[in-house]
Amino acid sequence: MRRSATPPATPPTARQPRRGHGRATLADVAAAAGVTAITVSRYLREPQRVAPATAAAVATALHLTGYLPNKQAGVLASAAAGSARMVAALIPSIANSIFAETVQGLADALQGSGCELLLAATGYSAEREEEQLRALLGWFPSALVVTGRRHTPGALALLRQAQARGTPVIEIWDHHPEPGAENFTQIGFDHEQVGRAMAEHLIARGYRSLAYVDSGVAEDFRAHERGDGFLAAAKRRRVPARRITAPAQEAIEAGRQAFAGLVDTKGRPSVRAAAFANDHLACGALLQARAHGLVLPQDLALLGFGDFSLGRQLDPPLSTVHTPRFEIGQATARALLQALHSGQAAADERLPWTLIARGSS
Amino acid sequence: MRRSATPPATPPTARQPRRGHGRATLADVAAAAGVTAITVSRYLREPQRVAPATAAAVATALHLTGYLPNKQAGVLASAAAGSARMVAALIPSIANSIFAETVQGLADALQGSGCELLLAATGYSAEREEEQLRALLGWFPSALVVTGRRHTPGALALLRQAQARGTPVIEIWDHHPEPGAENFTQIGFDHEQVGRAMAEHLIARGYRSLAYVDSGVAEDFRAHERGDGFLAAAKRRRVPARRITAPAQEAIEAGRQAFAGLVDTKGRPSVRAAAFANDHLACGALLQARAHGLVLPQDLALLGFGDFSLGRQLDPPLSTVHTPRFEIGQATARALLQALHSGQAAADERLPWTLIARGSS
DNA sequence: GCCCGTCGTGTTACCGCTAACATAAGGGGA
DNA sequence: TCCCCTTATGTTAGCGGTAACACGACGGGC
Repeated sequence: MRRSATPPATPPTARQPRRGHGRATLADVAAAAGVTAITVSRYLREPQRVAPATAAAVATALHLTGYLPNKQAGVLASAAAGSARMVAALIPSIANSIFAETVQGLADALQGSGCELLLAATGYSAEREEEQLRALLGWFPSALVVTGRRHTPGALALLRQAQARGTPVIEIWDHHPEPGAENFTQIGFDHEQVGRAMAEHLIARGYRSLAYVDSGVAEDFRAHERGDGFLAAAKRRRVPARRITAPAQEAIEAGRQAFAGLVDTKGRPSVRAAAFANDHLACGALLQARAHGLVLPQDLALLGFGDFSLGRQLDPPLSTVHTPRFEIGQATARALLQALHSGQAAADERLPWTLIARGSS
Repeated sequence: MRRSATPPATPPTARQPRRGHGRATLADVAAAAGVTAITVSRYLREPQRVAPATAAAVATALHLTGYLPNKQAGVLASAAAGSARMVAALIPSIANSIFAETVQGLADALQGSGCELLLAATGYSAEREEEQLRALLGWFPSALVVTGRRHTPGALALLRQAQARGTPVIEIWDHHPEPGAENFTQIGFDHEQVGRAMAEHLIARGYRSLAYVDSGVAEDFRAHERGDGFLAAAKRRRVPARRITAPAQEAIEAGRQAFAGLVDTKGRPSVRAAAFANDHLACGALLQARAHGLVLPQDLALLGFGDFSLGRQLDPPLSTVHTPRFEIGQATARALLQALHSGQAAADERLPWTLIARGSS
């Protein structure tokens, strides 16, 4: 091909082409395979729709160029909601083993589905939840997982909007649908009911003076709700019960300190049995009780919540409530994959918990 | 404006316009504010570059429309690497409290920087790491965090490519640069050194016959390296030492079973002291030892690793190695934000650990 | 031989946003 | 008064992919 006599010479207003990320694009693969981009795109999404010979060429080209699809572009191009294949999850704390196991369940069950997990921790703050939610929504996640059913009005509006657009929204760890209102999908259990069961258990064992040691984390609504249930059940049975709140600090130590609230000035138990917002608190109290020479459960019965491995190893082993923490994550993943697939809202799930009576109650 | 006499009437080949997600876009906001999209975009990124009056109008319009930026589009448009403001992290297990705390540190320190966290668990499998890495790279994360320095050749190639394109890559939990090769940034500590210190500690206490109880997870390379260091130090001091491997199951139970490897057929200790790959194993062995009537540390000294809360509560409290697990996450976040900001590679960091001698050694 | 349907591939436009350049309006300094 | 520079905003093109439609080649029924 002969060059033009007057070389076109970059026009005076030649724009600087924007350089990409330096990674192979569909166009690069297409060029290597001698086809156009759309064919490669088709090969990747619906291989049966390209001719075998072409498919082979494309496959070679893909391998040759080391192509990795740009999901940002993919999501942008397919405007349909849910195409992002990314799940955003908001939990109070990652370090809290309870939620860590839930996230593990979620990640495990998501693995292989082509969904990635976008994770953020709120530190038990509703304001931070809203803030993080806003940030996460920028990625157009195909599903939203939030912890609990208490949200700021702003967060609630965002969640409702997302749901209205067809993004599944799942509230985990809680199962407490409000009768009148429209609820999001909830996967978890009823904490008030657990609280009631804890009281019933202690009453059934013959303890006639109770206490609930609540979490020092003011925003741990689920712990408070268990307390509500506990006190309500005690009241119905006409058994005296009171609520005390643990100090806000490292939980085992907080439990040690909370023990002081269960004894009188002479160090004698002022209640016959105590239930705790979590096993860490209960363990702290158990250790402190033993250090004060109390015999458990004769002098004082203790009942934890969560079934952490620690409690099983103490003497006496801690009675507690086993929670489906891993299962919540798994069920959530299943439910939202189902919802994404079917286009229908995910169904509520009430998961079972069990009260495990060990030596301390 | 007068309408044309012959109304254009949608041409015969009128295409169906693709509908968006149903969320307000920059164009919507711009229309509401009486400006164009680019002005709104500028207002959001460089507010001082738009006139005060315009800024006010845009602010109102933003509020009115409830605009949330589409980050996918933003990343796509600004081709520069690192613009994604999304960090991809790969850890062996989220449920393992060690890594959970690291992720918490990472998330905490990332919070407020405008970076989101994309998390995936590999289940200690290098193959799954590569697979997940491939998936995560599709999102063009602005930084990559991986655990440890062992990767499949494929994963290694991907990481190198990413780094070559200017994406910071940080290996966490390990600090063991290979002299010859080019390394990624490492933030962690030297596990062989910890193993040596564990042996030195036991030898200094006068124990002259040692064992290292290795993790039952075959891919827990860091635990194996601590074992290597342990045995090497013992050899140099001419103290007999052997390595045994715990069964692959729930760690406390595995520790209980591993105890059998530390005693002879009559139940008498066959070594004077044992170090463990982690505190869970050590706790299991401690409980089993006590159940067999051994007095610790006189009959048998035990040394854990990780400083889990459980160990502190046992009798005797478990000697262990405290690791900077939260700090690794924090330091990683700091380092990669710095790297993203400065454009230079992140610096290695060797974080301190401490051997805590409690009652069991 | 003609028509129509299917198959395989290409063309065009667009997702929502931003880089680069263009342009209009004002504001001094000579 | 002219010019140039700054400031505020707009225009154009493109990031990398995909939806919708177009089109040519082939094949079979009549």
